[in-house]
Amino acid sequence: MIEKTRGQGVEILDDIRALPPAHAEGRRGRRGTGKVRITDVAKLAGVAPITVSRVLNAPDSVAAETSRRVREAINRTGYVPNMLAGGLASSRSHLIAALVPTIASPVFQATWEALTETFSGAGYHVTFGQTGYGGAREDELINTMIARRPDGIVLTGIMHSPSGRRRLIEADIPVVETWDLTPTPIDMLVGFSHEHIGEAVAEYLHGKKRIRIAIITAADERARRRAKGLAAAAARLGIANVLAPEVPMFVAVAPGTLGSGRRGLTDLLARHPEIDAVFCSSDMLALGVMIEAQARGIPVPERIAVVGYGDLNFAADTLPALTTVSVDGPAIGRLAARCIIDRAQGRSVAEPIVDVGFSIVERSSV
Amino acid sequence: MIEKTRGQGVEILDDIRALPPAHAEGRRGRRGTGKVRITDVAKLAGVAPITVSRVLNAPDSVAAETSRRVREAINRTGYVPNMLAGGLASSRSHLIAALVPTIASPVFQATWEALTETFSGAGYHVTFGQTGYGGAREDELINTMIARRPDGIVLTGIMHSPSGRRRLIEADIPVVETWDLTPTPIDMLVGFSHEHIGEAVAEYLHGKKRIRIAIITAADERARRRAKGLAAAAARLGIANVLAPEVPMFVAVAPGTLGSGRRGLTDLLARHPEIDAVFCSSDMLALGVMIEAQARGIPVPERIAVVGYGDLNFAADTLPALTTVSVDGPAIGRLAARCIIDRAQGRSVAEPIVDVGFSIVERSSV
DNA sequence: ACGCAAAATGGTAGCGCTACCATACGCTAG
DNA sequence: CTAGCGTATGGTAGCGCTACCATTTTGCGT
Repeated sequence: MIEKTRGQGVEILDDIRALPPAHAEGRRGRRGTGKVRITDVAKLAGVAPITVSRVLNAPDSVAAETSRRVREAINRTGYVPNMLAGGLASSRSHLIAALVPTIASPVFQATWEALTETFSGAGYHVTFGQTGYGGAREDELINTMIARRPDGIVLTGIMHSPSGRRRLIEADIPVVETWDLTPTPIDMLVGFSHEHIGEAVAEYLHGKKRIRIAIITAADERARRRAKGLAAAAARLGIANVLAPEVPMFVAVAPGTLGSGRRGLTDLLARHPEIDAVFCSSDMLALGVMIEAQARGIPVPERIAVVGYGDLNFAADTLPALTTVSVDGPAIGRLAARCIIDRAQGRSVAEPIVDVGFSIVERSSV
Repeated sequence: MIEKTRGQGVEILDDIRALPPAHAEGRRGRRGTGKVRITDVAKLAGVAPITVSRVLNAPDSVAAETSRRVREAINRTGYVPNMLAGGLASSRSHLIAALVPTIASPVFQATWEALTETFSGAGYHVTFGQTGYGGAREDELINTMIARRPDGIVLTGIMHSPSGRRRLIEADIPVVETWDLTPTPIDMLVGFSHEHIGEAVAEYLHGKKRIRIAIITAADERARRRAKGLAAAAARLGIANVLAPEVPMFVAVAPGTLGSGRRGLTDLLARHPEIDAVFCSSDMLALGVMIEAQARGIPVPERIAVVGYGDLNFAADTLPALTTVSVDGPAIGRLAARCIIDRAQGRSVAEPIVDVGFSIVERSSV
């Protein structure tokens, strides 16, 4: 049945068949994949295997005519290099491991896109490992990633676990930590301060005469630190402790959804009806807050101001348009990739710690 | 400077150092990574390298006491296997390549999550390659993926390009096409019919007495086919050609955003003020449509019904709650993974073509 | 006690590629 | 004409691991 299906697939193809590798039949052992190898291409082109390798990896070092013959042989045989073998021999896998909470989070989307794009242009493939928001599988994942001998590792956030740090250092692979800030990274870092964001939002809302700020946050470490920054600044500014000593807070499971935003506002209004502003740990939560406000007939921003985080592609189009914290995600991706590429090419990295900062984009929800 | 940073990193770690590999100094050639190899572990445990290999890859074939000694040696040396070498020797990379339009699309999120999870449980790592919605880089990407000799390839949609099909067949790697249906897949397939979805939505809206259905779609091949299915059924049902022969349509660049949903409704209302229902190619577009309707004071569903696609995690929480087409994404991911795992373990795949179907989730927007 | 199968372990020879050094061949300078 | 250099190409020897088969050890029935 399976063979049948394959057969049908084959028949509708064009009829140019690749040459079968000469060794496929009379190979001594039972090993090997029976596929075209670099020696098959070399034989057909009348050169040594190493010359084929050079055509592929260092084209400038091969004469034009030789290169042409080799390329023709590659096309005729349908040769696809075996990067496992190449990586083993050269100790360069052309692979980059990126550890992320989840690949689907829209907040990181632009960063991973830029990262992938930049690496791709330099001949690297980026492979993602998902740690989950709890970070429980992080240590295990680091091991399976190192097992593939990547040429670089990109982390989301900073690595706290001592065992994880040790493994990364001992693996002797360039590491970039991202989306956070610390004076003592494992190796290199491109990020920004979540505490500063919380403080900046508190100051911004204080300037807008909001005196009772609440927080709706996903149970994510960095989101919590933004909340802490806001609480600290609120206390310093003399707001938030007018009626109670603490900033009202609703914590949802990560990642935050529209629904948890709605539930968050419902919960906060029940407990603290006096709140006049909400800082959300993601734009999706903020959208949920605005929808719940609409359902309750609460005018935004008149009665309650809403601030999001992420500046996602829908933030400008909500009703009212969402005021939010914007981080230059693509810059983080590009810079992180640059760090590793520079290191891989033997150049020294001028700035091993980069703070890309952030900005508050004012729209209509405050 | 870099070294300084590394040094700081090291100092805050716990003080258990891995044993340095004995060969690191007096190695003959300049080759190698200077890291712990399987022979170092074997020597320390007093066994042959192959026994260490077996402890890692076939634990049941090693005596308990031997296994214990080997594991201790692994821990003491900090050994991490080199999967490039292992893959080369065994022709099994434990790598799965998944080709996707973009990793961040929420529509596929649940599918890739289940896929990754299932493969992960079987000892495989899934690596994603992004083709973009145009699919321009697809052929090139297939080559770079095959170069890593994955044990399986998962495609989003069906592979149309003959050259891509040929390469995949010649690579002799198990392939699963997903999220679409064809009687002639390359190898295996887990998906559903987009035409049928369009037809089902037309019939559903017809049953709700809607007689002027419009479409807002992203410029994505499968979304277009849903639109085609709807148009065909609408014509057959005698709707959609009451006033004009064609279904009014707005095409946005992929992926659809909230903003393009708003613009889509604005455009459609200007050109076809009589429309009474909109089928969107994603829930995000549908949310945009509802927000634009709200901005214009158009009641949903009374004046205009809205149907989305994807049943994303916010669909139940919009205002009104969104009626949408739901596909069992996790099932697609699980089944696709199962197909490849079964094949890899020599079992034959009972059903090489699986149609997981779809359903229309009725909420309040129709 | 012995024979024999099953379980446990090891030796050897690659997997397909590239680093390293050697060689061959022009070409210019003296 | 030859030394000396740079460019183009090749031979050899691994990279670190596992398949394959051989060997040793163990267990158990008679």
